[in-house]
Parts: sequence; structure tokens; C-alpha cells
Amino acid sequence: MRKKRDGEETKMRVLQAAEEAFAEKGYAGTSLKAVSDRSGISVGLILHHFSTKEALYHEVLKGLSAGYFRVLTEAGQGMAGHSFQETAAEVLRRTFEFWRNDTTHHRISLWSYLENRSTQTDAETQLTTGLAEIITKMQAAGSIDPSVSPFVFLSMIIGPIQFWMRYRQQFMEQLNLKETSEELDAIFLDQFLRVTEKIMKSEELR
Amino acid sequence: MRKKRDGEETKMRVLQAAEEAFAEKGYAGTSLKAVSDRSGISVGLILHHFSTKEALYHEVLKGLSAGYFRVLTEAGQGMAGHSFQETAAEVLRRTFEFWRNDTTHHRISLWSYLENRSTQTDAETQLTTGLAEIITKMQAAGSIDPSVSPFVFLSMIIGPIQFWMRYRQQFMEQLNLKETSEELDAIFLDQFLRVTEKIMKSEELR
Amino acid sequence: MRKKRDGEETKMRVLQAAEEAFAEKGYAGTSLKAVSDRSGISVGLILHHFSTKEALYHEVLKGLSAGYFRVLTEAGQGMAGHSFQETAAEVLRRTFEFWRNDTTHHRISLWSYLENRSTQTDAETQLTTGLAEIITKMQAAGSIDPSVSPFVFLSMIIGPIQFWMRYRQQFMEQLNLKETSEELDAIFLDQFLRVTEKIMKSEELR
Amino acid sequence: MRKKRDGEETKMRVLQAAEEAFAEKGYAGTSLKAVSDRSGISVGLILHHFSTKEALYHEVLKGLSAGYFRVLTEAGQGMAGHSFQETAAEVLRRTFEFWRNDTTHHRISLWSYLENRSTQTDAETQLTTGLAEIITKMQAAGSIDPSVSPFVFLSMIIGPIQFWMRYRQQFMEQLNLKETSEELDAIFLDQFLRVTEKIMKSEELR
DNA sequence: TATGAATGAGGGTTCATTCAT
DNA sequence: GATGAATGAACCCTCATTCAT
Repeated sequence: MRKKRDGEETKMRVLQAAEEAFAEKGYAGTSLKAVSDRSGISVGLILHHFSTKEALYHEVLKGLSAGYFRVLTEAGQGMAGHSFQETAAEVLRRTFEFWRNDTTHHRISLWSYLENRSTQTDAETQLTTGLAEIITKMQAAGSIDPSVSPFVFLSMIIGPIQFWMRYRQQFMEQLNLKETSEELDAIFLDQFLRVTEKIMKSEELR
Repeated sequence: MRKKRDGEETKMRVLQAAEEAFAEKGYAGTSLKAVSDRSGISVGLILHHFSTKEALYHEVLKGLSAGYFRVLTEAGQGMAGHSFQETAAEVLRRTFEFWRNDTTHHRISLWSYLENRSTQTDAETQLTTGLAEIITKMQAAGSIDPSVSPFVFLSMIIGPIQFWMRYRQQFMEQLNLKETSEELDAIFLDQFLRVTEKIMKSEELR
Repeated sequence: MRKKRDGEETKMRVLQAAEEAFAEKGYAGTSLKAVSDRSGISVGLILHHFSTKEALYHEVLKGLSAGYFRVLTEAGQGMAGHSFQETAAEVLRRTFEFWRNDTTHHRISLWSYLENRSTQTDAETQLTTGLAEIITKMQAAGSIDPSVSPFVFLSMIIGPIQFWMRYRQQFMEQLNLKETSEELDAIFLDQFLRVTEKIMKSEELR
Repeated sequence: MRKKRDGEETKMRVLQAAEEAFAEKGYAGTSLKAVSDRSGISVGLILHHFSTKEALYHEVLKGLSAGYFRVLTEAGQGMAGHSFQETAAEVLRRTFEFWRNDTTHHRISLWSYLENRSTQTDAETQLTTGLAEIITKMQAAGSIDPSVSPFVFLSMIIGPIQFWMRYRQQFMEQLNLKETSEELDAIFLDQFLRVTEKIMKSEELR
């Protein structure tokens, strides 16, 4: 039946299935059998291509970086010619949108953190240093408050977004919010942008 | 020697060991054998007391709430007679201190989230609703900006703290920060408080 | 069915089966499944008692020493009051008899040697040093040739016996010997004793 | 580069690698992967040439005979014109030297014996029958004791040598011998020759 | 209450072999 | 002749759970 000897396609299918599985259950919770069932590739063949479960995992991690960094660079390119407010808002909006759409990366990154498997994915590193650079530049240009360290800004930008994504559901239940998930996202983003702008604006610019 | 038929003490010892183990490796990554080794209680006896690994896990989750909620209530009690700024700062400071010292709860909560084992721990529910209440009250009293939803404030308070705790180490490495971990914590807290205060302050009070 | 909870007996049964299996197929060639089938003890239970295939193997090795050393000590005790010839002959005869009856030890020892698993069994060490001591004593007493090193004597005593045991069958086929295996053993032992005596006898005693 | 379609060379390379591997780890302990890694020839190709692991093993065994028998014939040819003592000593010396230098044959032969894979290699058969013939001839010529069966002589010649080769190392450790391995070999050979000569010498010739 | 014997399922990995290319 | 994709069985070991003592 499945005798098409196409190693590359097989690998892709395995990686896809593995990414989903690892995101769902983490490293320890994902058996090769599970990946096999998901992908339709036999366990033996998976090991033939990736030699080890560990290696497969790292391959998955590597693959995650790919589309990830675009968020920032694209937003950054749009900077030229726009005012500070517009640019900053755009960066935040894209970051939010990324976390919102991201299904696997966030979870795999958390798993990796807990399972002590890799301190950080390449994507995270890029995001962190990328954002930090932008912030520093803007501080130099006087557009944002230079008295606050970039890493504090960073925490105050990504932290709330991640937190929101994770607890949104619980908030809805506990605080008895009536809006739909999408509506809440819109409200959150709107208010978050407004407040953050207030934070970042340089004192002198007031 | 250690054959005292003391069921209660045995259970405590198991719970303690289990909490550490689950915090470290999560549910899937923790074997009863591991808990047995850590606690010195035989696997058989563990199951005698908790009947199931799953049950043990839930017992651990239940136990986590204990010291957790005090953070807020204590800070809240101190509120009386102090100015808004002082109170808010105290709440934030204590929240920060809590996350800083917390070793097991945060991790177990993350594990639970990822492993889909329980939507939230009791402690988290209490923290969330508790903080939300305080915020609402302060908004009613006009001390903080009423145009921003409590859940946005919440995300912007706890989100950055959690984020900082998790990524502090990577920041140090990537951004080449020279300070010690303690110094950075102090800097972070200081700047975070200053900025957050700015956010929360009601427009009218400016 | 098999619910008699007798750990000791189970262990004995496993050890017995393992000894046979290892003797037959060596470490690499013996699967725990094979030991399980031979002993009627489930693989899981085998591991429960011995934790590891490796550990089981070492346990088997340890057990081999037990009855082994008796050969020499018993022969040695008979020494008192007998002439040199009689004593030496007795030691050789017992050594021969030991190798002749030994089924598992010799093979396991060979396997260990080839598989690089343990340089030597305790039994072998005891036999070697024991025989060497006897030889040295006799040399001191002037009963056997002191100009030949003990280790050469040792090689010339055990070497031929082991060799004979191993190749007897092939000899019979290739050299077209008509006698039965038992008859050949008798012939070998008789001639071997006669010749060896001649070697060992001190020149002065001639 | 190395895609020369040279079947013969490929086969040689595989055989060489396989011989080493089998000598080291035996049949069960050697995987085709191991042979592949050693030889640089893919597993698929190995099986293309030898069809089966079993077949490869037998091919290796066949190849072992080659240089082996020369030991004796060369020594035998030197016989002419020399005295008995000189000839016998020469045969023993060469036999010893052979075992001393032999690395793979001895081990593979042992493996085969234990693994019940082939009763004996061709080389062994030749050595055995060859030596037996020489002994018989010499007995007929009256140069060596005719009252001792050839197979006893054989055992007493090869047995000690093999034994020495295998246990030399342990002897050094246990008996606390200070000499180097080479010095001990020299001592052993010297004393062994002296003693053996004494054995073989016909009574009448004394 | 407490131990540890016993089970059976499943996990990652190795391996000989087949077969399409 | 040569590669490596693909398979399926076997291997050692871990684990949650049951049960006799």
C-alpha cells in the first residue's frame, strides 16, 4: 500500500504529526507510537529517519523558528515613514496576533521550559533580542522613555499578552464576562495598546 | 524503626514528596517509584493511601492553595489608613515576592495547564478573583482608572511578573546583563512599580 | 495459578534458568524472554527481582563460585599422610573430574571472556591461586621441580584438561577413534597423569 | 567517489570488517550495522553480496584457514636434516608464535564453539590432524614416546599454550608477577619447551 | 498500616531482511 | 552494483496497579 519510497515526504509527515503531538502532550507524554498513529508512519520508520525520539524533538523545535520571526521584521519594515505611535501600535498588534494564532509554538515552548529540554527555542531568542533592539533604538531616538530598561518593557509587552492568552478562558468563567472570546480579545487589545502607549511615551514627550 | 503505624504522617510525607516531584517533572514525567524514593514510602503504601496516581495528583493540587492566598489578604489588611500609592505598591511588591519565592506552585500550575489536568488551581482562582475585586473596589473609589477593565489590569500586573521570572535567566545571557540575579530583580521591581503606578493612576487624579 | 508469593523460590528458579541459558547462549544471546520461558517467571517479575539483565548475569556468576572451590580444598585435605605421588595424582584426578562434570561454569566463563563481561569468575580466581599455592608449597618441600614457574605448571595442568574437554568430540571424528567417550576419558586421564607426574617430579628425586 | 562498481573489492572490505567484528563480539553480538560502519559499505549492499548474516559469517569462517596451516608445513619442511630435538622445538615455537600473534582466529573459533555455529574451523581441523600426523610419524620413527596417544600429546601441546594466552593477564595480576608481558612469554616458552621435551622423549632414548 | 510479589501493557530502540529506485 | 526506505519482530526496561501476606 504505502510503498512510495519518498523519504522527504515521510519526514515531513512525521514532523507535522510530532509537532502536534508534542504541543499537546509534551515530550514525556508523547510516545512514538502516538506519532506513528497520527502520521501513519511506522515507529520503526520514524526511528530510521530521526534515529531517536530526542532527535525528533529537536528537529521539531528547529522547524518552529521558521515562520516565527517574520512577525517582527515585517512590522519593523512598516516603520519607515510612520509616526512613533503608529509603529509601536503596529508592532504590538502583530505580536498579539502572533500569539493569538500560534497554537503549537507557545505550548511546545512551555513544555520545553518545564521539561528542562531546551532553555529556549530559537524563535523565542529571536523575538526577545529583536524586540529589545527595537526598543533600544527607539529610546536612542527619544521616542520612548529611556529611563526604563528594555527588559522591563519587554516583560510588560509580552508578559500580559501571554498571560491573557492563557487565562482568558478562566477569566470569562470566573469574572462572569458575557462577551465572546473574540470580543474580549478586541477589548483587551484595545485597552492594552492604549495603556502601553502611555507607559512607553517618553516623559519629555508629554 | 520507621514502622510506626502513623497514617497521617505517612500521607504528609508522600504529599510533600509528590508535590516536589510533580513540580519538577509534571504528571506524566513522575512515576510512583520516584515519589516512593523521595519519600521513603513504598509504592504499595502510597497507593493504599491515595488509591491512584491521579488521585494523589489531585490531592497535591488541593494542598497548594494553603499559604498562597495570604499574600493578598495580608496586603489588603495593611491598606487601611494608607494612601492609594502605598497600598497598590505594597500589593504589587508582595505579589512579586510571592512569585519570586514560589517554587512549586507556579510549575505545577503550568504542568496542569499543559497536561489538561485541571483548568486552574484553587489558589489561582483565589488570586485572580481576589485581585479583580480589589481593582474593582479601587475603581469604584476613584483611585484607579475606571476606563480599563480589571482583567486587563490583572494581565498587566501578573503577566510581566511571571514573564520576568521565567525569562530572567535568558535575558541575562542574551542581553549580556552584568548585574546579579538579585540586583536585576530589584531593578525590575523598581521600574515595574513606577511604570505600573503610572498606568493605574486615574486620569482625573493627574 | 502461580500466586504463591515466595520471592526466594522465585529468585532461585530464575537463577537456575538463567544459568542454563547464559551457559548455552551467552549474555548477548540470551533474552530475558528466554529466561522467562525456561523458568515460568514473567519477564516483569524477573526484572522486579534482579532490576537488570546485567545484574542478573552477575548474580549468576556469583552463584557459580559456590561448589567450585571444594574440588581443591577437599583434595588438599586428603594430602596429609600420603606420598607426593598420591597427593598430586589425587589433585589432578579431581580437577579433571571437575571439568568433566562441569557443564555450565566452563561455558559461562568462556562467554564472559569473549564478551568482555568479567575478566574472570571468582571460582577461577580461587582455583588459580589455590593451585598455585599448592605448587609453591610442594616446590618448597622439594617434592616437585623448583626450576619451573608455578604458572607454567598451572598452564600445563589445566590447559590440557580444558583442551581435551573441548576437542574430545572432534578428535573422535577426525582421528577416527573407536572408543567411547568414557573410555577415551579414562585413557586420557591415565596417560595425562603418568606424563604429568614425570614432568613435575623434581630432578633430584629421580 | 567511492562508487566504483567493484564487487570484488567491496566483498573483501566487508569480509575484513566482518572478521574483526565477529572476532570481537561474536555472531549474536555483531549487527550488520556494525559491519557496515566498520567497512563503509551499506547494509543493503552487504546483504546484496552475502544474502544473509548467517552466510556472511560462514564466508568469514572459510576465509580464516588461509594463512593458518602454513605454520606447521613450514616447520615440517625445516625438519629435514635436523635432529629431533631441534625439529620438535621448532614446531612448538612456531605454534606458540602463531597463537601469540593470532588475534581473530582464536576468538572466532571460541565464539563458534560456544554459539554452536560450526563445530570447528577448517584451520583447526588442519592443525589438529597435521600435528597428529607428525606425532604419529615420530612415534613410528622412535623419536618420541609411543606409549602416549597422539591426542594426549596434542592436548598437552596446544592446551597449555591456549591457556597461557588467555590467562596470562590474570596471572600477572593475581600472582603479582613483576615481569612485562613479553618477558613472561619468553619465560613461559622457554620452560614449556624444556618440560615438553622431557615428556616427549621416548623412554628408550633416555 | 505496610511490604513487596506479581502482572501486563507500553515505551524507546535495535535489527535482519525486503524492496523500490 | 548500490542506496536507503520500509517493515515487523524482538529486546530491555518502566510503570500503574492488584493482591497475598
